[in-house]
Amino acid sequence: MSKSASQKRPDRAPVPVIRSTAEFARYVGLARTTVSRVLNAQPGLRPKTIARVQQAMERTGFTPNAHALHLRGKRTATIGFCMENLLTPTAVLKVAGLQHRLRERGYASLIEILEPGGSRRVIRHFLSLRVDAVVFIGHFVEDEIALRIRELRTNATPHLVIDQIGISGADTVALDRSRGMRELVSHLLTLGHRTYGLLGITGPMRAVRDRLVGIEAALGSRGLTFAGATRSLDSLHARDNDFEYGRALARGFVEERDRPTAFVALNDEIAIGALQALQEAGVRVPQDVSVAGFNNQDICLMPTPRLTSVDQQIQQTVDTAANLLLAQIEGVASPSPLVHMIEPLLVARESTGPAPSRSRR
Amino acid sequence: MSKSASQKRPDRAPVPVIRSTAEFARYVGLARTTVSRVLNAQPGLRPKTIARVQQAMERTGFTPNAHALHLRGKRTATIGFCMENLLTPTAVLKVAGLQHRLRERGYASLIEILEPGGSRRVIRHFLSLRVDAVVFIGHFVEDEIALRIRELRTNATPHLVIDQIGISGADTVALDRSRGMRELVSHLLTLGHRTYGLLGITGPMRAVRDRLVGIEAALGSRGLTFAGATRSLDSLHARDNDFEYGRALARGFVEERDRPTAFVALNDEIAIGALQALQEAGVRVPQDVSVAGFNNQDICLMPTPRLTSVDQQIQQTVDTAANLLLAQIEGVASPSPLVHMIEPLLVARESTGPAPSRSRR
DNA sequence: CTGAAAGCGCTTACAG
DNA sequence: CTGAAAGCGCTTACAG
Repeated sequence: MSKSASQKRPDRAPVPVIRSTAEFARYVGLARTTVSRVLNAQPGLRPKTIARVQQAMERTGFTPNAHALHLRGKRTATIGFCMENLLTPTAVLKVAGLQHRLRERGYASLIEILEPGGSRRVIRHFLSLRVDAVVFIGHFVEDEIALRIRELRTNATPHLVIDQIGISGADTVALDRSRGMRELVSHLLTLGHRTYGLLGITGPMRAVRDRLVGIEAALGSRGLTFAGATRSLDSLHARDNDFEYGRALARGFVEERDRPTAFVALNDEIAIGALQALQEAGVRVPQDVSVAGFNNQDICLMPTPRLTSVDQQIQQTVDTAANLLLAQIEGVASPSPLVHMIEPLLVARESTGPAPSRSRR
Repeated sequence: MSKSASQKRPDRAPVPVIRSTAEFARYVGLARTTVSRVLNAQPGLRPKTIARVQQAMERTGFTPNAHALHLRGKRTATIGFCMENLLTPTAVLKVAGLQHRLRERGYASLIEILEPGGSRRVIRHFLSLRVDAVVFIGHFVEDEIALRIRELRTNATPHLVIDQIGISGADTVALDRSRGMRELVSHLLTLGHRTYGLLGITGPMRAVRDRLVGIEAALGSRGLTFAGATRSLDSLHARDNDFEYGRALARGFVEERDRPTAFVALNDEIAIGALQALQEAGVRVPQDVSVAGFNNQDICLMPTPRLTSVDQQIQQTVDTAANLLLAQIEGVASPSPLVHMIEPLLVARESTGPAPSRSRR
């Protein structure tokens, strides 16, 4: 294949594919040592020699083998990312942001998706490549990741967990979801809402449990109980497409007497689906009911009314993560692992408003 | 740092951080050769010896240095991805899909964002790491990428361009945007629309020009001219957030006499923004005007009415790309570069309907 | 500037 | 099973 590629430009002498400094030195007609000194910009070389080497580099496209350098101990300046998936927009924003910050410092990024049961292989691969650090972004099987963290510690390889709280022994950066829910529900309580429909906030995951804790705390501060003030129909519907899931959940509530006056969703997609279904059923938002999402993605601006949501403060997450990681890599990390909670920001828009007067009750 | 990590588990003997087979062999009390044979699952070893090595691997977390293997000629099984950004959902779907296909075949992924002027550094880094192939996804500065392709060819490194047509000398997979627009406009012509508002379809980029060609072809087949049947207000508004951009563009058209009856947008976000602004101004969709997007992202299902759009057929793009890439890597590639056009799929939904009767004219 | 040598971590072929 | 050796591609210290 290389031959056919060079044959395409018969206007020049054929350029050989060069794969080592030895070959390259022979090609330029210099000693390997000299070539190496030019490549590493060492002093005491004649400008003419430097130019000769550079021109040959240009012509042949020769690049020194990084593996030989890393064997000699040069650090790889590579970070391994373990992602839950690349389909969650907020997770992608986090890798993208972190990658950007690390790239400024000269680091490259290896990105792998971690399937359940597949983390061992991925981490061993990262370790065999001698990455400078490993970052986990997303929510994984807790026991499995805990084992991986142990391995990374045994290997003295810096590591960081983003999003998932509860992995012991690892520096962690995570959104304070409990606090986010508490602030959102407090906002709705202040608007007079006393009954809440929960949309998709179900399951045993820590990230869900934290939210329920936040909701309960907000309700409790006004003398309401979680059981008395909230309702959920999650188990009645399959969660496939979040938008359709939100529609289905909301439709379940529409016909109910004693319909909640406020709906709080797991994420923005579910909230927007619910909002649409409510509007289609003739329920006015926010006059009849209020609807709120979570994550504050761009799509919050799409519906009319625009969606109230809880912002993840991704930039702050990224900055915190980058600083922790660089501190670890540069060896100035704090001795014991720390959990850094990011404070979410409530963004109130037109989809939440005063509770309707209680004519129904 | 390694010390503090192992001190945390005083219940076991401290585990040293082992970085080479030599150290490891000393630790297990075997010869380097023997350890190596166990690691490579060679025959003729006593089960007891194998167990001894494996237990020590488990305990120490030792992983052979991949750089030493690659120095000896083992291929890296790594693909370098050059992305325009990680903020375009369709581009992320493509990397994610391609990564998945390649991972099944044992390849890891290095992902870099290419900033204008920064491609040389990134490609040299990929080459120095001896990646098995390089993939470009997105739209880049044409001359710059053309130079990079030349370098990759000189280096005999397989490479593939996804999305951007017109880079000579490279296998290319791209959506046939011209055809997509032709089909969309034909659909609208059949519905009786004779005047078109173009939303954000401006600029010198090939991807835009192709669309205009497609629009013109569709119009021409019904005896209409591009100049006569289309209007654009793009230059009057800054494109910041696509959703707001769409709103602004649509508002500009609302007050016009001779308002177009159909609107065709650069992407789904702009179309949805436009749709909202039209509805807020009391224009009914699709009774008064039709609106169509491009890309057929999930958000097309969010507005009421749901958005007609042109699907990128991402799965097909990914499959084609994976096959081309693997063929190149395995050396069975066709001798000359090929451009593979992916046929888009028109997805008609409720946002497009029959043109209103021409009472206004 | 050249040239020979050492060593990074690994596998492999060879003699014991 | 052990042990010594060669070689992958590189840099560096050294003598010329």
